[in-house]
Amino acid sequence: MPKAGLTAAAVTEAAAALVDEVGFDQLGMGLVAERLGIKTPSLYKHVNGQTDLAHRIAILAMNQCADAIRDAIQGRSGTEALARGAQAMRTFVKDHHGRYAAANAARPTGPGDPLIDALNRVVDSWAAMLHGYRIDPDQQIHALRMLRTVLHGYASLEAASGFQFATDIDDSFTWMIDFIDHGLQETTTNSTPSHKAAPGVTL
Amino acid sequence: MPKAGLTAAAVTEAAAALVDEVGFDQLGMGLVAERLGIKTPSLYKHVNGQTDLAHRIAILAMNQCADAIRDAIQGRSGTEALARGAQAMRTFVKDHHGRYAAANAARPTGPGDPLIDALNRVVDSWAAMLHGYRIDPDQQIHALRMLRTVLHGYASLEAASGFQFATDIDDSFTWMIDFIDHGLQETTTNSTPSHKAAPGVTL
DNA sequence: CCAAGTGGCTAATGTCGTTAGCTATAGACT
DNA sequence: AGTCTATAGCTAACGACATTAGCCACTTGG
Repeated sequence: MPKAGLTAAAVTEAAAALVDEVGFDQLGMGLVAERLGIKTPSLYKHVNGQTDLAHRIAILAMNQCADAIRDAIQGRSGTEALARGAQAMRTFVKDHHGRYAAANAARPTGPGDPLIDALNRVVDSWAAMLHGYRIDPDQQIHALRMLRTVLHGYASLEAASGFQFATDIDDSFTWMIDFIDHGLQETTTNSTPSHKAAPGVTL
Repeated sequence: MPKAGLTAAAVTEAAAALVDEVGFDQLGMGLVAERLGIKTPSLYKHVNGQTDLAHRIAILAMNQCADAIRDAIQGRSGTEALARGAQAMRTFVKDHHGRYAAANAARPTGPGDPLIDALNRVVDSWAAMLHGYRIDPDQQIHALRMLRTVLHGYASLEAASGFQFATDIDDSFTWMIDFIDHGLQETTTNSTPSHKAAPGVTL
């Protein structure tokens, strides 16, 4: 394949950087092309239109997010893993709200879509954060969904600058994670201690 | 004012019904006009463009959401208010995911924007759900933000059909609300019993 | 019955995503 | 080296859509 020029990955990263600056709703082929120093139609040699580009940004974002959490909880477990993983996800979203918005807007195109793998990687990261809490297997899925809900909810609100006038958002976040940590330790007082990771596909 | 025809409110409600069906991202002046039996440019006699229309949908949605919660928790308090209010919000979002998406996308245009009042009504509804839990005043803002985070997060995920293959979402939701209820009752074991509602403006 | 204001329409404009077709250059092959 | 082929990028053109300008008709108030 001659003509080094650009690649789909390079276009995607440029577009991701763009939406992190101007917001996902401002994504436009013209802006991306301008940033790459080429004309708009040339983008179509690398990407199948704006929808495809947004889809690629979403995959990139979810993989990066999963990486960030994985790195943050390396070797830790329980309370510490929860706190560090939650913070990692939060800072990732704060620094890359455009990517994250793209990921939220994206829908898998069908089975085999790499987006599904990326999403599952994130879910696995969350599941890993729940390791160390000896949660009743029947309740693991609920705990996982709660974790997802809380992390997504907070990130989403913060990305949309939903907490407008507040200065002590950090305090609220750590308070909330503490709250969940305490609750999860209570939950442990139940039945069998077998704690296996929740399967990625079940969400 | 002659010519009964249409009003801004009627256009807004038609558009809100539309986005609930086709999704907020599919909102277009053409579709709204078609639904009202008029041509596209005629909409501009009632609404200042698509942005304004989306903004009006957001205000409508937040007011309706606040109404739904208020009706659900009438006279209740504590655990019961939390459970009923949360369910009310959830079903509202499930039935009106388009409106809700519009509300999330909307940004207040400035001070005096009716959208701010509508948002504050919702926050007040959430604050009302926390009445009856004797929460340390210093922690009220954190608890309120957590509640907001959880409800928004869940609603947002469900609206975007984020919980794809799961059939037991209802169980997870009630489990989560139970989890929070228990945690809030623990939190009560602290200091002074004075519990005033959090002010609406502080978010 | 007349005057005025307003809702709706058609026509036109600008923006933006997308497609079609051309050109030049970078690598492959002899 | 010389030629052939594939392709990255470009210009031109199209289509969808939001928006604006200007016109007409009907409804209301006197």
